[in-house]
Amino acid sequence: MSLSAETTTGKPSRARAPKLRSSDRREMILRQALDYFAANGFTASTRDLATAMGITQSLLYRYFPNKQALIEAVYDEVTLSRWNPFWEDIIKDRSKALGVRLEEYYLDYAKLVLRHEWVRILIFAGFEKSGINDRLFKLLKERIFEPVVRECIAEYCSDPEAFSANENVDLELELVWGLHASIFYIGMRKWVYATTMPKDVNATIIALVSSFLCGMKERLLIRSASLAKPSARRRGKEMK
Amino acid sequence: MSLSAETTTGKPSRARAPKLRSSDRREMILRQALDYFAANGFTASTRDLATAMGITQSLLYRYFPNKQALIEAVYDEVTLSRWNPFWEDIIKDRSKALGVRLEEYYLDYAKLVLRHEWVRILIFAGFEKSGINDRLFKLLKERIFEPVVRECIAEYCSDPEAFSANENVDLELELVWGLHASIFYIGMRKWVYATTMPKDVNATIIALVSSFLCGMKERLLIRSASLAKPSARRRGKEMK
DNA sequence: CAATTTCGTGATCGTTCGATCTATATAATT
DNA sequence: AATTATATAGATCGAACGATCACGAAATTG
Repeated sequence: MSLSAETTTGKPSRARAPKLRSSDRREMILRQALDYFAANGFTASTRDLATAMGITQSLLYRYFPNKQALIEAVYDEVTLSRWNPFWEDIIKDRSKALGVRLEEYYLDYAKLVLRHEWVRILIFAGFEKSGINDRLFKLLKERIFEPVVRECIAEYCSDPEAFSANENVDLELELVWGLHASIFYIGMRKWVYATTMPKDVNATIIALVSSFLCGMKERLLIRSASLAKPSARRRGKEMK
Repeated sequence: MSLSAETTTGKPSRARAPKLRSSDRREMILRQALDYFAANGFTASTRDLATAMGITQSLLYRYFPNKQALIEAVYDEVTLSRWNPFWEDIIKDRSKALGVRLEEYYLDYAKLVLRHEWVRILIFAGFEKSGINDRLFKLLKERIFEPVVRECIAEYCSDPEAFSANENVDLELELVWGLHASIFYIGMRKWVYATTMPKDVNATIIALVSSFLCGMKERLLIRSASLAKPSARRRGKEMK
């Protein structure tokens, strides 16, 4: 009848948390804090967080010096451990058609975006501390966006080397930003706005990639052609 | 020598706020709260908010019953008063080329997105209260996205009526979501992530619209063609 | 089994928060 | 100039917050 969780005074009391090895407890706190912060924002209280994971609030401070340190550990966990280092290889693998490679990458990236922690933690972090996402965006730009532009140039330009050497690709990079945004925004519809989602996410991604390639091809063909004609170089170089 | 703002005790005191008509004060609070919440989030304290606008905290509660009411008033101010009812007309105006219309609309929408209140307040609101953006997204879908799809069909399909009547346009709608996302994300880069921006925003918008139309044209031409051939109807209808 | 170390709890401190209340200053009206 | 109405300030309340500490429970060790 009597629960071990109740003291002799009869006050309802939570069951004592089992004793874990220090490293295990830390990992458990980190994992659960990730879910909790993703769901409730970094402004959620440490008391509610501790209650949700069945420990006392003071225990948090044995493993993290303060709340901010816990938040930063959560952020690192999300951005570092969920980044797939093989994405770059997928994009660069010219044994497959460019469209297939991009579909493969973006379908995989979409999986990340459809989990609440990626979208929400990233945005929470951006709001809390501007600049915290700098490293992630550097990674995105160098490992994804710029390789995608290079592959598109290799695919659609008659003289890729000459094009890369002479032409400014700012706007091509922006088209890739746009594709990235289109995928990420699917996650935002779900995890920020709680509004309608595509009926078929995979089909949507494929359509977005296909549309992106169509636009990129058109741009690069035109620019590439004007590059080939020296008389039109000036216009080609400044084409927007 | 003595400032009227100092009491006889000599304690430094802020200048007393001038007495305003009730409606003026309310409007002033609303406008300044909008800026302050956009910059600091809805979790910012009412004390800091009041200090920033040069009044005492208790004065806020004469004009708004509680903090939540103030937040909702700010949200309504952002979403209702910044929506341009003529956007729909721009999109539907077939006296101009479709590309021109879309450029005009998205260049204007981008102005909104480049102001911090639109991007930040919308996202803050989504985090605070899921469903609060429902009305706005309904507006976006009915007044922008669906009209854009209709105009694209009218532009690129050989038999627009037959196409609209028989074909499912979910994925075409998703391409428009994608274009919207690409523009909105420019604002996110600035106001959420504080990361790099396009060197030339207008040129980027124009490139995004052009790329979108290219992809949409390709899709609709293919689907429209298969619609014309009854033997290929089934494949055309389920094309993704 | 006893000593020691490690882990978890409950009480509590100082601060900050949203919200309320009373008193005073100022503008509008007579 | 007297009166009335109301806009504003300042003090304060109870709750919730992050953080700290001494103590007790449970492993670990010899």
